[in-house]
Parts: sequence; structure tokens; C-alpha cells
Amino acid sequence: MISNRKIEERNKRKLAILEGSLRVFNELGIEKTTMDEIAHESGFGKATLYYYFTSKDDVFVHIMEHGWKKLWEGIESRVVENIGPRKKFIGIIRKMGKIVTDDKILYGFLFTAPNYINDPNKQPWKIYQERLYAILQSIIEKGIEKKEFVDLNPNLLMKAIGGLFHQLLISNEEDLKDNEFEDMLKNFLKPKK
Amino acid sequence: MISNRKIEERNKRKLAILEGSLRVFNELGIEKTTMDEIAHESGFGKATLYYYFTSKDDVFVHIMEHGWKKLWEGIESRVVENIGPRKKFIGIIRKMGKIVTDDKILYGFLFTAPNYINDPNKQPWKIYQERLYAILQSIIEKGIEKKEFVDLNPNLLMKAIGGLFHQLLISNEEDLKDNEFEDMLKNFLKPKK
DNA sequence: TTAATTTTCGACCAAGCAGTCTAAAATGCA
DNA sequence: TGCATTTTAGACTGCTTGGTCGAAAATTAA
Repeated sequence: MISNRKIEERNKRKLAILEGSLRVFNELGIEKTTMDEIAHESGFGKATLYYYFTSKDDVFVHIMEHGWKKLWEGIESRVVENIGPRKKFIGIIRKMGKIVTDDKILYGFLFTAPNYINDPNKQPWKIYQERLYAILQSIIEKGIEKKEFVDLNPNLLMKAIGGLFHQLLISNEEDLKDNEFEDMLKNFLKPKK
Repeated sequence: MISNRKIEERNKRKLAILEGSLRVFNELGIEKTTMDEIAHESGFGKATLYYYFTSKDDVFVHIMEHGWKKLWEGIESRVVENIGPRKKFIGIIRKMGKIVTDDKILYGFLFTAPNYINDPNKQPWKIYQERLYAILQSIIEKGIEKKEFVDLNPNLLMKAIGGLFHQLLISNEEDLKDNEFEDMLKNFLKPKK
């Protein structure tokens, strides 16, 4: 029999293992991290890791999925808001900024994680990633159409924003002021006269 | 005795090994690349690799050093040119863009290579990297001072440019037009009114 | 041609590590 | 309390892989 409390405790332990893994992954890189190290860091025996996860890959996949899902779910509601593309875009980016800066370790890892898994069928986080990109892309297109954004190849703007975002938010500078970021963003979106 | 021709041939072979390594590193990632694989790809026996390089780390270090050195040397002469910061900055960035797009495989690898070497004393490419950053940083500061650039934290602008650069130039899009890139850059640098 | 030097390489070795096995400890339940 | 289930873990295994060895092949110089 599987009581609800039991399941919850199990999930807590899974999470503890994931958090420990993340710390070690982050410090040593995925490949240099051993399961023994993860076991030590998260305070379980190695065999216990294999009780909760099927493999090292499995641990990695869970971390990725959790992070991307959280990011997607954080902005999901804003997608259907009935406001102009400029406002919507800035709103979404700011929300993402908050989520990411709230857990820099996780997202620092997420955004720089190498292609550790090769099999595309075993990358469930990609669903969320692709949704996110698709949404942003479509907002950018609308923004350009309505002359609220600079008139550039949307694909390119998307990449630039991605780069900006990545570089700005992953940095562990404390002096990154909210309004500075927004100024820069606005500068980006400002249509040419 | 060591004839000049001999040395040159040796260097050619070293280069062939480095090129083979780069291909494999790029395809599989550094960690998943085995010395046997590199040997196969570059057409030598494994032991021969160790005749030319002392270790896998050594191969990696040589690739990094070669790439960063090339980038630095490509822009070095422009640093002392007697022109305004705005022009100088755009000139340098464009030159870097050319170098990078001319060897996307190398620089794609360079810009995304994980911290494979931990010992900071064994990262000779950092010299070039740091010089490059320092130069750009100082030009940005001058540009802001002279009101030729947007008035933002230089550190932040530096990061954004890095992100832009990275994302724009590494993409293997063929439709990345020169003027588009420049427009975007100019938009970035345009001072607020 | 022959002796010295340089270059090449496959077989081998040892370390490190993902994943397994077995059994013990803890927990739940009657 | 005693039985069944769940959870834990250290020892072990087998494979992968960085790096070495010793000798053979190629090249050079006389």
C-alpha cells in the first residue's frame, strides 16, 4: 500500500537528491561529477540514489525538466493577456528575469548545460523550452508588425534577446539594477525613426 | 640535429591533430571524446598523439590558445588607431565578427567550451582573452564619457555585447546580413536623448 | 649501405566510475 | 509483539579510457 504521506516524503527525498546533484554538477560540471559525489553531497548512500533514479542521466533530465517547466508555468498566464505586444513582451521578460534571478544556481546551470543527452526522445524539457521560444517569437513578430519594435529579422532579435538575457541574468553581479535592464531592453525595442 | 624543414613538418602534424581534435570535441563534447577517437579522426595512432602532446588537457589548451591568440592579433593594430571610440568600437567588433565567422567551428567551440581546466595557471589563452576584454571595456568607458554611447553601466553593456556577439555569430544562419548586425549594434550604442 | 635519429603504433596497464547485489535497518501495520 | 514492506547502504563488478612501453618502421646523414 502506498499512503499519500509516503509518496510525499519520497518526493521530498527525490528533491533533496536533485538539489544535491545540482550543487555538485554546478561545481564540477556534469561529466566530472560522480554518483559517489552526489551521494555524499545529498547525504544518501549511492545505492539509494539508484532507488530513486534509474541513472545519472535520469538525475540530469529531472533537473532540466523541473527548471524549464517552472519557467514556462511562471509566464503561461501572461501569454493570453489582452495587451499590446510591447507591454506583453516586457512583462514576460521581466517575469522570467525574476524567476531566473530567484534561483541563479539552477538557471545558471540550465542555460549553460551542455548537450549531455544525445537522444532527442529523452529530453522532455524541450517541450517547455520550445513553447517559450515560440511564444516570444510570435510576440516579436506582432511587435514588429505593429511598429512597436525595431524593424529587424525577428529571428535575429530573438537571438540577441536570448544573449542579453543569458549574459545579464546569469552574472552574479549584485549591482544589476532593474531599471538598467529595462532601459537596455527598451532601447532594443525602440523603433527606428 | 633539428632541421628547419623538420620542425615545420612537425608543426603541420601537430596542427592536423589539433584540427582533428576540434572536429571530435565539437561533435561529442570534450569529455565524451576519447584519445582513441582523436587518433582515429586525425589518422594517427594513439601513441603518436602522445608524441606530439603530453596529454588530452594539452591538446585542449593548444586549441584554446590558438583561437584566442588569433582573435587578439586580428584586432591588435586597431587598438591604437587615432579615431573616436564609437568608430573604433564598431571597427573592432566587425573585425572580430569576420574572424569568428571565418572559423565558426573553432569559435563556436571556444565560446562555449566549459571550464575543462581548473588550474588557473594552466590557461594560457586567458592572457589574450583578458586583454581583449580590457580593451573593449576601456573603449566603452570612453564612449560613454564622450556621449557617443548610451549611458549605462559599462560592465553591463560589455556583457550585453558579449551576449549579442556570441548568439549572433555562433548561429549558423546564412541569412545573417552584415547591415542587420550593424543596425542592431548602432541601436545599442545610440545615446539617449 | 649502414648506423643514428625520428616517428609511428598496437598492446597493455591501472584508475576511476556507473551501475548491481545482498542483506540489513527502518517503518508500517495487525 | 511479530510479520511484511519500504528504504538504505557498502562492497563488488565490469567496462571505459587516459596514458605508457617497447619495438618496429621510416627518414636522414655518412
